[in-house]
Parts: sequence; structure tokens; C-alpha cells
Amino acid sequence: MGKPRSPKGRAVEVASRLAGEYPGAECELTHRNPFELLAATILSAQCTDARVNMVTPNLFARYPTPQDLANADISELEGIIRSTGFYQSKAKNLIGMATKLVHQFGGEVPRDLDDLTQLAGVGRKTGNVVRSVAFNLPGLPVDTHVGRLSRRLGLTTAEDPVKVEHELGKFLPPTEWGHFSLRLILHGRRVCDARKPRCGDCLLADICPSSR
DNA sequence: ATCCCGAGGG
DNA sequence: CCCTCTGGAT
Repeated sequence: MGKPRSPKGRAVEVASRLAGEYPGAECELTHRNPFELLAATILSAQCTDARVNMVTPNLFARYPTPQDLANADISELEGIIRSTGFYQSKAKNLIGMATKLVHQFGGEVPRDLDDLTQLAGVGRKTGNVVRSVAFNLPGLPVDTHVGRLSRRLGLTTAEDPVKVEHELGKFLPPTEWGHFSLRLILHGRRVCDARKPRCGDCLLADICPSSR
């Protein structure tokens, strides 16, 4: 098969190869329900999944339901999530998120992206994670990895994550968005590192404009 | 010094 | 558009 020359052609080829390499790519944030995933994803801002997974067992044990989290003592909550960074704003956001869940969404995590992004601490990336992972609905989370790899691979030139999301979305069917995002993240962590990409070990090197 | 599954506020 | 928020790992 010839080298894809267009961004769309490359995107389709990248998606196909990554699906072969990481067939069972899953969200690595520990969670048992949509509420826990939502909380874990809020904590994941500028923080590794591994670090989030170190605090969430305590968090979920202490605040099992939106009602419990809505009533949390903010100092105690800050202590539990402190090591994930940005802990003051994250604590405030978790309480605000849970409060809105209780009072405006009947204690349930909404599925609509516009509803999700109304919640404190929930932006487009977090909303799309919850939609795609918890509800198996169309959602293309663009985090730092997805943005970086998409640009290196020549799938987009946009820096704005929302623009990246919309450009990538045109290249693939909505049913594949979630897995594509997960696989780019996994590949970004294992091979296409932000500081020292290991192009020699990359299965995409022959179609990557940035490979050296 | 730079990066990690960002989001809110000015 | 910019800035700020934060700890931990490399």
C-alpha cells in the first residue's frame, strides 16, 4: 500500500495500525461507575494517570456518592487529592461538580456534552472522556498526547485542542473516536514521548513527517 | 528545566 | 488572547 499523502489518508492509516498494535486499549483511570470516572478525570489535569490512581481509592471510599462529595469538608478533600496538583481548584471543582449533579441532574452523570461541560472542572476533554469511556457515546478527547501526536503525524497543524478535535473527527467515524484517542495516548506514552520520541521503535515512522 | 489524559478567569 | 493553579517524575 502506498504512503498516504493527505491528512485524512494518514489518519485512517494511523488508526488502522494503532488498532493492530493496541487492540484492547482502555482508559487507565481506575473507576467503577460514571461518577468515579468523572471525578478521576477532573483530577487528571496536568497529572499522570498513575498518580490519580494513587488517591482515588481513598477519595471514593470517603465520598462514595455525589451527595457525599457535595457535602465534603474542603480541607479534608484537599488533603486527599493534594498530590495530584492544583489541589485547591480541583477540590473546589469536585464539590461544585457534585453539588450540581445532585441539584440539577438528579444525582446522575449527564450524557450530553453541553450538560457535562456545565459542571465545575469539566471542560471539553473531560466531557468527551466521560462520554466515550463511561457511556460508549461519540467523544474524541484531545489531551496533550493526542494534540502532540496529531501534529507530529501531520494530521493537523492546529494548536487549539477544540480545532484538533473537529479536524480529527472528520477523518474517522464517530464510533472510532474514543478508541483512537486512547490509542494515541498509549502510543504517546510508550513511544512518541514529548521530550525524546523513539522514532526508531515507532510503527508509524514511515508515514510520519516528523520522524528522524 | 520540562512535562503530565486542563480548566477557569481576566 | 493571556495568565494562573500545583505536586511529582525525569
